[in-house]
Amino acid sequence: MFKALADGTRRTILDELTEQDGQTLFEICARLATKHGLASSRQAISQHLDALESAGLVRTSREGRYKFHHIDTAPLEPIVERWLAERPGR
Amino acid sequence: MFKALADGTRRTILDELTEQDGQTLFEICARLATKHGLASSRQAISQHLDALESAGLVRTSREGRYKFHHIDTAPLEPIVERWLAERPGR
DNA sequence: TTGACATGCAAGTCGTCACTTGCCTATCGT
DNA sequence: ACGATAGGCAAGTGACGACTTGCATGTCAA
Repeated sequence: MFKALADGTRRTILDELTEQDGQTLFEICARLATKHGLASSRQAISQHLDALESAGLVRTSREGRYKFHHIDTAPLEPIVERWLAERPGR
Repeated sequence: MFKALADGTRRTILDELTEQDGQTLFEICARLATKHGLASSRQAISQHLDALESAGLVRTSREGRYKFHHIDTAPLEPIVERWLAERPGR
């Protein structure tokens, strides 16, 4: 999961899904290109989405030929807690 | 910074520094080997510490021939916030 | 001052990762 | 049915990352 976050393009994808959840692969490609200036290929984005899904950060739902991608921030929550648990004031 | 967290050994180092802050390189080496079962060389740990320091997660202080490593969790805090900022109830 | 201790530097190796390339499957509209 | 759209699979390439190896620097105790 930390490895999934290690790539800047994947973090931008999470940004994009935070702004508008449930996008398809092509929608994400288009918005990354226009809004974020990233010129990544469809296959590259697809592989990034696979990585994010394997990490549990993205869940997918199929409807016909469309596959919608939803962000899931649950795996992120233990991150900060992990290294601040034994410190006072938390 | 996310790349610094992508490595499991580095995350274990942060765990160790959370448990006992201000350790030297050799102390970290010893405790990783005994408590966490990691058989990493001194040089490997040293390079991991460099990576963590570059990421701002570790700060160092020198005293004579000893170099103490202190964890700094400040860079971790924006992580979760980044992708939950615009969602309700947060 | 000399040897042991704690750390630093740099080149090289090997595996992994991001990306491409090429082709394939599936679904929808007409 | 046929073309167009949305997505999937897999091999190959180039670069980066983790680790090793070997030596060098700096510090302290005796």
